[in-house]
Amino acid sequence: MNPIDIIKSNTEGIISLEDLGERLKLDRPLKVKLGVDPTRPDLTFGHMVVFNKLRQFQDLGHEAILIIGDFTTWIGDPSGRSATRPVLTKEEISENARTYLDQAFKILDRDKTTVRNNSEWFSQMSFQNALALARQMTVARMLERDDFAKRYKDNTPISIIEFLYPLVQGYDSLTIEADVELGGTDQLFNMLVGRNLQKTEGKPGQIVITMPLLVGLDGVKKMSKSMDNYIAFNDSPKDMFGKIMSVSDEAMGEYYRLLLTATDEDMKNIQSLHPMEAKKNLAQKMTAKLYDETTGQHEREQFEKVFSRREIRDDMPVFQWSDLTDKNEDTLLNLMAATNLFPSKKEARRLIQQGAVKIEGNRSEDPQQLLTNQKTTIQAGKRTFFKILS
RNA sequence: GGUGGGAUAUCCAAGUGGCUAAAGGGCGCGGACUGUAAAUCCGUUCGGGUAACCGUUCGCAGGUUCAAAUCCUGCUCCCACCA
Repeated sequence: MNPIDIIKSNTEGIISLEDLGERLKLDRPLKVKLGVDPTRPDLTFGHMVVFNKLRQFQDLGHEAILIIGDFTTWIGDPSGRSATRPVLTKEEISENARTYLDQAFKILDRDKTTVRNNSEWFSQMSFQNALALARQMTVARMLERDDFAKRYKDNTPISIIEFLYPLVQGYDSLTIEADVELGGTDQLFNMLVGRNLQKTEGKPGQIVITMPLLVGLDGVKKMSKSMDNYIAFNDSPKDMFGKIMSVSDEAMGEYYRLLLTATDEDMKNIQSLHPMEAKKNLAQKMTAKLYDETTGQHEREQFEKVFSRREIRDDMPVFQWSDLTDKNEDTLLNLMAATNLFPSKKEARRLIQQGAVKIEGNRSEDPQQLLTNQKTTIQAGKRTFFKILS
């Protein structure tokens, strides 16, 4: 594929394609900007969509500039409805930023990535300059933005600082002289502000590339931490594989395209497979992408063992009897509670009473059932297993 | 500055003195079915206890009462409208 087709693939929109063509003709590495706010320590597969695109740029010889929004995070972005998001300390922010980068480099090429903190320029900025920046924007234009318009109409609060955010983000672009900015479709407005700011300053406006938002595990809403429908870079291989398997068939194609940058050609092959087979492949590849081939392979084997053949995982937490109780004989409930594998003792009791617990494959619905000190394997629900050794 | 409205568990949301650990819905969890898909049905969803029962919870702090999420006082925060 030629460069421009690679860049275009799987995007939602490019503003504008003509500009992009022109810029590529300059025959120099382009500065491709991606802004991330280190509000939370984990990256999700939703982030990966954009990182993948950035990686494609790197592979084409361009320079990735990762902007860590440490300054903006420090102020506390009240975006959305929760007006009072807890403000993080500087330590928390830099810690988040650090783990963020560790994860980001699972996708990005570290050698071709420049990391900048936006506190570099914002912490120095005078209020006068900040106001000058604010002059660039009108309330009416802000209200053109869909979510603002909607919230305004619904009497949902909009903080002034939210109005300032697009400008702040745009100023980042201006400062680093971005040629291209990447973001989810929800970032379109903000990125256009950057483009306009650059033009106002007599500079070439950045090309804005929007990526589709990855649908979350519920299959409806976009993947996000606040919806709790996400898969994280840091999920254990077991959870990662399992979560991907629970993705709906409808969403699976999207996952292939956006997470594995599958081409139309690839998609034909994928669609010829049984959906379950295709999904296992997806889960294996994603696990391999974030861990390694062996891990991906191993998880697939474990999955097939547990769910297709109804057997027990090879690897599971192991406890010594003496770690769980002092007695020679104790109840199922007490032993389960002592593993700390369950949120509370009540929860463990509920699982037993609901018929979710099997001892050596035999269901037990009696929390008070007595077990003696010997090797035992216990299964609680579909995905929790542990072993007790005497 | 004025007027009105609001704060309930993970989320939305009922509840205006006892029968309320708190209706209903969502999410989640478990079971059946199955491809840990979708759809459907059933159960469950603060903590401790085998149980009887006990503890903690309805923005915060006090108070009235045999008894409060519900009444009173003060405080904090949020929202809208008018200016």
